[in-house]
Amino acid sequence: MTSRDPSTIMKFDDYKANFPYRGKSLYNRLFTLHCENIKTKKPVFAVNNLEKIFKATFKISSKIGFHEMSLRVLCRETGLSMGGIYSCIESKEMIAIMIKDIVKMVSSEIIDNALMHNNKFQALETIVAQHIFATELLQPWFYFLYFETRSLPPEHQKDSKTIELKITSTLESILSEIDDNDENDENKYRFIATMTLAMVQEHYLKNWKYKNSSLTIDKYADETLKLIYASLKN
Amino acid sequence: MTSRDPSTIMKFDDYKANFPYRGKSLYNRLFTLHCENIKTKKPVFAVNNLEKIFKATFKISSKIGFHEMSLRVLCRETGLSMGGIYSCIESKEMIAIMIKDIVKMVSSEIIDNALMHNNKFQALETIVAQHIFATELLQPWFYFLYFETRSLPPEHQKDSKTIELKITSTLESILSEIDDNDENDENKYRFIATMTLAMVQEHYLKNWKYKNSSLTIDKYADETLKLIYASLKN
DNA sequence: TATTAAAAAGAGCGAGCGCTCGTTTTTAAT
DNA sequence: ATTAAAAACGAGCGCTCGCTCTTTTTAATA
Repeated sequence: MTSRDPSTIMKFDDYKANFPYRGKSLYNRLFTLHCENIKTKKPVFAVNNLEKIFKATFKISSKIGFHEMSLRVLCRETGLSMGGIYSCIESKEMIAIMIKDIVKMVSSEIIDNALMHNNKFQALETIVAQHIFATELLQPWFYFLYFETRSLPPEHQKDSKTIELKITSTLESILSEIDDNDENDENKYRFIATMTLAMVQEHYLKNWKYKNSSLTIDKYADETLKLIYASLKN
Repeated sequence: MTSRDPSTIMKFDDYKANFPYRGKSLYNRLFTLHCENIKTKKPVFAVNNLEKIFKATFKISSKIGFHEMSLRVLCRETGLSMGGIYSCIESKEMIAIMIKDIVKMVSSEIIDNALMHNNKFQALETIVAQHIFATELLQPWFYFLYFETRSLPPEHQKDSKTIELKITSTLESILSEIDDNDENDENKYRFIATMTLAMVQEHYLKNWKYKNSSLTIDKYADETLKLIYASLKN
């Protein structure tokens, strides 16, 4: 391990400022992706209702699970009628698939961002920090996918698992390129890559721990990176 | 950090040999705990059917979730009839509560085992290693509780969260007693304790990664402990 | 203001749910 | 072999589910 310049690491606020999946534009993108299967034709109506539907879905299913969430309860929470909901979505199942697709897009972009760096230290810090930042900004989406992957149709389940696999294998190869400690081997890199993802997931799966904590998100990213470097040193 | 004797750490096979929650005796214990609410009076019948019911529950609900598992499918998988199942359990919900109770008992025992050691290094290694070993031996039980806590009635949900809290707070206090690095503070111990639990959970939540891996369970426990010590050193 | 196309509404459908209970089968002591 | 108690059975109950479809409301344009 030759050098690491901690000043180059991106801060949460910088990432947030340029994050394209926020507010109405996120639901706009969702509408554009699925407009063929959405009966509501005017974007302004569809986008508004999609926002209501997804926010309510996250609220209800984070407490009791997606399958236990009935569409009648979803009607009450969104303020829409059954027909109103069904003119904006294809089926209940499709809500889960749409969430998976957003998570997949965001995750792929993070990997691409990391691999753009020639400096592998920057690549490592990009993939770790941006992953933590993105899962914070889209916490309900990542949380949902983690717990509801099992209720997706098989081909989409596979898709969901591939996301995770791509991140750990990218991490693994970056680690092996960075490290010059002869004691470490492939298994060690795989172990650290796996633990890194586990730490990122810890943050978005149990985010109630961190909501009012003195451990800021920037600090969390930094501590995670420190743990990775400490672990490489043995 | 003064001294650490790695020879004192317990091995998986030793733990397994004395583990009291295995095979028929586990279901016997379950019957004893709940016999008041079980219509089947003769232990030999009840214990046999409980084993079938729980094994089938783990098999089905690990794939599709507990709520999505219908009792008709459970009948097919167990080979029992609806009536046969309902003479051994109170309700579908009670299956989940019984699983939580077992996990609670085992977790409490591990904490007690750890706190029995005056040597705090041994306490740390006991709580980490035994936790990893127990979650391996009862993997379906711990996995189930992690994913299905949300479908428990509120008071039992609380119970489930308390288990996790007790483990991390015990870990935290052990770490603070071990460590003599002035740079570390309470927040650091909390962070490491949290990450330790995340690593234990990684192992039983994604155990398909490790089933046919060269990373044995003893090695996993050892690597986890090494990561903790590396992290304390900064 | 009248027209009309889109959006919202919500009663109703068939399917499948957890669970019960009257009946049949098995068990084991005599 | 008899018998009574226990265990196993499974059709059927009341209910809720995801989803559809006809009707009503909304709002932009002529």
